[in-house]
Amino acid sequence: MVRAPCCDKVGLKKGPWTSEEDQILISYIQNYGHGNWRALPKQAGLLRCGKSCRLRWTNYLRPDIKRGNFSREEEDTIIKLHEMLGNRWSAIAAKLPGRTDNEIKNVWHTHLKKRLKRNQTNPETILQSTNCDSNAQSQSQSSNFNLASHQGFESPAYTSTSPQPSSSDFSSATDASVTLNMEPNHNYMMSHIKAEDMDLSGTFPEIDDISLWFEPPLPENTMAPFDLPGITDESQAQYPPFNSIEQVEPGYPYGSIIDDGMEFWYNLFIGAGGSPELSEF
DNA sequence: AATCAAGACAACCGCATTCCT
DNA sequence: GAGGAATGCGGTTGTCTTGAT
Repeated sequence: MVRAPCCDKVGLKKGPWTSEEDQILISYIQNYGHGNWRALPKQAGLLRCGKSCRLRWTNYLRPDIKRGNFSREEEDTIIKLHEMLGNRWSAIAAKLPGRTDNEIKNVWHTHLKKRLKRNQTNPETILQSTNCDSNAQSQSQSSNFNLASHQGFESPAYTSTSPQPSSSDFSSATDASVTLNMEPNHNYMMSHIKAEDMDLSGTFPEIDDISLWFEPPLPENTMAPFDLPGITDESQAQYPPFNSIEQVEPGYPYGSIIDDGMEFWYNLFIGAGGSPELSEF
């Protein structure tokens, strides 16, 4: 099948938008909406392709966009979400009201990657201000956790649509969202999990309600009495000595493991009836 | 003051997915 | 169900700004 070009590019303008173009686009959308992006520029009198108009609107002109620098809390939220979701910028943006996927992606590449790298190379500098920092440390360090070499871990199982990652992929955490699935014999397998499969809607705190993620760590290897819906006592007994488990959403708890003094978090997939089960994503 | 490099961010491109007929 | 259009998404690039020399 031959893909038609997204728009007739002959005579269409590219590059930065002018304030005049912005005004035209804003006033048109305010008056008529944006039902059809492809037809919009022609009807609005813009020499742009619909795709460009949509991007300009969604990333810059939308009235609900929050401009300005990211707060420390927002940055920590992005780090945490990236840990869980990988490079699913739109999913991350959905949890940060007023921020766009493009903006978050840029912040990640320009600020947060460096911050994590800095934290990894100089861990003493991390625990200076808040619990957020301490959590960011554990999150960033968990990116370098070598699961394959960890006792009891087997090689990751990937779907046919998921590219087999190189060893560096485990340390880059660019697609770090993994599920730690349990078998009764304590062989653990990871598999990729798609954000949409997790149905994360409404599961994350607002920016000002972030304490869930940044509680102080529990004492090392304390097996708490996990009172989690969907997990039976029997299945709990099959778990490794998680430091703690937190229920973000029914059926999708997160467990932390203390390893060599560092804390690592994993998604725990719980099957029907409360039994851990292997699954292909 | 001029030049260069690096950083930051807006915008583009192409593929994937969804929608519609 | 097939084909094509529309839209969404993530990676990448281009451009502008800022700081160092």
